[in-house]
Amino acid sequence: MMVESASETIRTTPSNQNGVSSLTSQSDGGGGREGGSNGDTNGEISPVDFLHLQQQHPRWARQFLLQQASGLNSPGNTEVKQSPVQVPVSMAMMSPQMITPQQMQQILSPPQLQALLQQQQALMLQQVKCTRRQHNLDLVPGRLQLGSKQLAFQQQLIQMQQLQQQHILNLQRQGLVPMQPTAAMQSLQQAMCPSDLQQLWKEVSGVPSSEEALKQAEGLDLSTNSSNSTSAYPKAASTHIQLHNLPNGQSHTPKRDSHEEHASSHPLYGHGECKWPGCEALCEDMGQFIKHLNNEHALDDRSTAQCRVQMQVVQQLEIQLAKESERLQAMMTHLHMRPSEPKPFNQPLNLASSGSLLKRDSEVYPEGLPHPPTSAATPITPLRQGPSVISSSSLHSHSHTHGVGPIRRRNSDKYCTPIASELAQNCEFYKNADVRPPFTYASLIRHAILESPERQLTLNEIYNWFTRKFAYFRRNTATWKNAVRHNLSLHKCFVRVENVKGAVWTVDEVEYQKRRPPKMTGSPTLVKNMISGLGFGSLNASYQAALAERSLSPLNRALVTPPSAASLNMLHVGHDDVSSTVEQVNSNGSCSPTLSPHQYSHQVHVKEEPTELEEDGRPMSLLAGVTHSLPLPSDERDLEEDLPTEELE
DNA sequence: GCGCACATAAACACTA
DNA sequence: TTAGTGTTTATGTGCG
Repeated sequence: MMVESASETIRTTPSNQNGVSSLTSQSDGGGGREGGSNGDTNGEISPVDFLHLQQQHPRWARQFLLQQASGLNSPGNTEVKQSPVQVPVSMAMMSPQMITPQQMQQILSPPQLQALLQQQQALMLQQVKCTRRQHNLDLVPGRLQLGSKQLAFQQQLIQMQQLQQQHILNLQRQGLVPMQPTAAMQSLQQAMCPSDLQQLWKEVSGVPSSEEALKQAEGLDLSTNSSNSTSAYPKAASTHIQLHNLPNGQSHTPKRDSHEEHASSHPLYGHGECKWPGCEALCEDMGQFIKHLNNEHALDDRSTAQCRVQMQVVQQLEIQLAKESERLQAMMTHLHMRPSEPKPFNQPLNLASSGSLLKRDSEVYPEGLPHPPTSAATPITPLRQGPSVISSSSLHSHSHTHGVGPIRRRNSDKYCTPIASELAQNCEFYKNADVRPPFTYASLIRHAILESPERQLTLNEIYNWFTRKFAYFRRNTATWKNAVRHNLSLHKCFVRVENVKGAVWTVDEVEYQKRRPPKMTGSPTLVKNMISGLGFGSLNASYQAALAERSLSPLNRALVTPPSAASLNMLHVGHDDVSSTVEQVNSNGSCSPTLSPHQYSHQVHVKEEPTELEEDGRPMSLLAGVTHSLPLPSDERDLEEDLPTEELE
């Protein structure tokens, strides 16, 4: 089919046999570090030794983990060294089925969280000792290490969880993840290249010798412990879940408690499908799912490896998050430290003091913090939908009309930056964040078509463009695809052309221009709006619509002084995906798109309509001219998109 | 209240 | 038969 599910689920059958050895080294290191840090291994096994031995005896390792986990919950093993920061025992011992990491974050202070995690680690290490005693295993170092790999894995999971939680806490403090920290991570998860994830899962799904190796594994035959395992397994899994919280806050381990597993939805179960990475088994109900979970995703090498990969995913996300945070910081610094920038035009972007949209914004973002897309084209749309603009979950939870389906949001689609600019500047953002692009389907389709080398696309190519460019369109495919088809058929500006290899869609620029409301430029109201604070949120729908889909008009440019150097510079940045056209800035600084609009409509003969076009309101030019603080018009591709050269005068 | 633009949903036909 | 494609209609929303 297509890439539509790329960001949602990595669907790979666990069949290939690629090893995951390359993935283990990292976790090993983490595990060893964690184990040592607790200083709780006195006289026991060093984490490093664990690792070696575990590689030699994976089966033992598994069993070891089972025992370890089972003992973890036993009452006799609560003797844990207290961390410097005391954590309520009830909290520390609370299973994740009872409280989610996010809830923990809310309940506990960061130091407490830290302490709690340390306690868990210490608990685990304590279990190593206990398990040894229980089984009276005269373990040579080599054997003792068998479980260490998974132990290290678990410990690294803890570490990862710590990092995630700390990072989320930081984000919360910054107001970036105000309501749903997990959503931010989920969004970031999408940020990871689907192919990377796919590859990772491919590598893992066929963990070498997952079952075969177990059968062939020599050494300890722990089959006698199978009964133990049977009873211990749930505990093991239960313990495991504590250590395996995904960045989005979900837990990756089945809840064995029948009460819980039936009482509430399972994080690994949704829409009748098993959400275990690489698995999309259909399960009619929770019971069936639990059964499936027990059968297919038991604590074995494969599952462990998959967890390990998930951990890699998390790490990647951490890296990505760090990068994005750094970028955000730089952007914030840029926006807030700039001296003597024209307030009236800068303020409204994110800190506007009026307008309903602003109010919404302030509800989402703390004052002073820019919204994810930091151009003037900062999407307004998502802000209406939920607390977090980059939150896919929130977006979904809020973006339903009639209980289902995306929210209707006509006005929010309107926005002041032309599509090319917005896409150019926030290409990565839209690619990764589950944010609906603030443009109409028609404009997006047009953009997709015009961006193509041949200025024509098949329907499927349009689909692909949507999914490639926007994380948002990697879900709810039926809805937006239907909308795309609907728009293609509905709007005259989209011309279907029978090609050798099928039908392709082209853009009739004339029709596209025709469909727009005329006479916007020069409107006193508009100018007033623009000048009086650039109130994006206060602009009425028509203006916003016009702003969103029109580009700079000559008249508007005439209203504006020559664009600042900064804004002019912006004209040439961020055209990674809209590079098919090039804008030229003439010597006096005015933007003069020298490219013929035929570039955008070569397939269809375009009849120039200077009158109509020159009347278009192009407030962005105004913005471009006066707001040198805003990373605005890199755009101006729309400028030429919508603006035939000859209309300059 | 009306018209417009838009989004969404759905039915239907056609075709590979 | 099915999925994809394309058309059309209906409905709701937000705005001027």
